[in-house]
Amino acid sequence: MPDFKYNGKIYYNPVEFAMDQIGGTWKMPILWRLQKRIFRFSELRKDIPHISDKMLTTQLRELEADGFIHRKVYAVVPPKVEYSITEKGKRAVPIIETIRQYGLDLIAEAGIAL
Amino acid sequence: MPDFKYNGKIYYNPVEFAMDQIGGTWKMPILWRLQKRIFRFSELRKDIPHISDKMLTTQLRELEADGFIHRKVYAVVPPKVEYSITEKGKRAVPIIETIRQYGLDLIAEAGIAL
DNA sequence: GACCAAACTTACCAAAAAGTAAGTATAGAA
DNA sequence: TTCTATACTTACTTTTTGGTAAGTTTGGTC
Repeated sequence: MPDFKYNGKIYYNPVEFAMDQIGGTWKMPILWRLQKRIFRFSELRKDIPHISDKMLTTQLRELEADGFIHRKVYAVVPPKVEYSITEKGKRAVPIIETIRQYGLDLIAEAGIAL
Repeated sequence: MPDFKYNGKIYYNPVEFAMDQIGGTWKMPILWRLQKRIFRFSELRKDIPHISDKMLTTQLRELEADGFIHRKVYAVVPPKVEYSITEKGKRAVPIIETIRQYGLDLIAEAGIAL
């Protein structure tokens, strides 16, 4: 597996590429929720603890640009915007579930109380 | 899933915890190699493109501290140090494989030439 | 006596990711 | 006329992560 480029950025391996698309602090929590139903911006903000407006906006925009979610704007005031998962986004869900379960295993193994 | 703490750091969900343990640019490439056989420090450095001495050292130390790998020092000059994977480390391998395969799928989907 | 090897350590720097806080637009409600 | 709601945007700062380059140790070799 040689290096490769995408959108001007160099990647060393497929894992790095995957993590660039769905990694970071907020992308999996967002996809995890949109897998279940459509959310409005403010619903996501309420449902995801600690996330700020700015982080929510930027992560939603990146997920949209990479084709994982769809953004639907209603021309009303105050604004209404709905976010839904795409087919590509749905394919990420089993990966997230795998990592999540592994995380739970590690937590149990480390004896962390929840 | 409430927040929880480990080694003074706060985590919001299991995915974040898992990625803190085996994520970052270098940990999976290292585990990926040690899964196959024992490596000396210099062998890893040669085998993993772009990694620097410093990054290799710090990532190996973190993986050791978290129980994923074992470090065996021979009291010779010049130094000889061997790294091997632990049982805990072996349990990470299927996760890495899953992410890797997903990354390959994304790369194909994006039409990236390798 | 200078040099070499392996596996580091140290000091410093740059880039990326994330966080904080404040501001914006606009229609309708009070 | 002031306030409220929603979905942002902007500016700035902090934290985290990663990178570069040089130095260290020590016994043996040339």
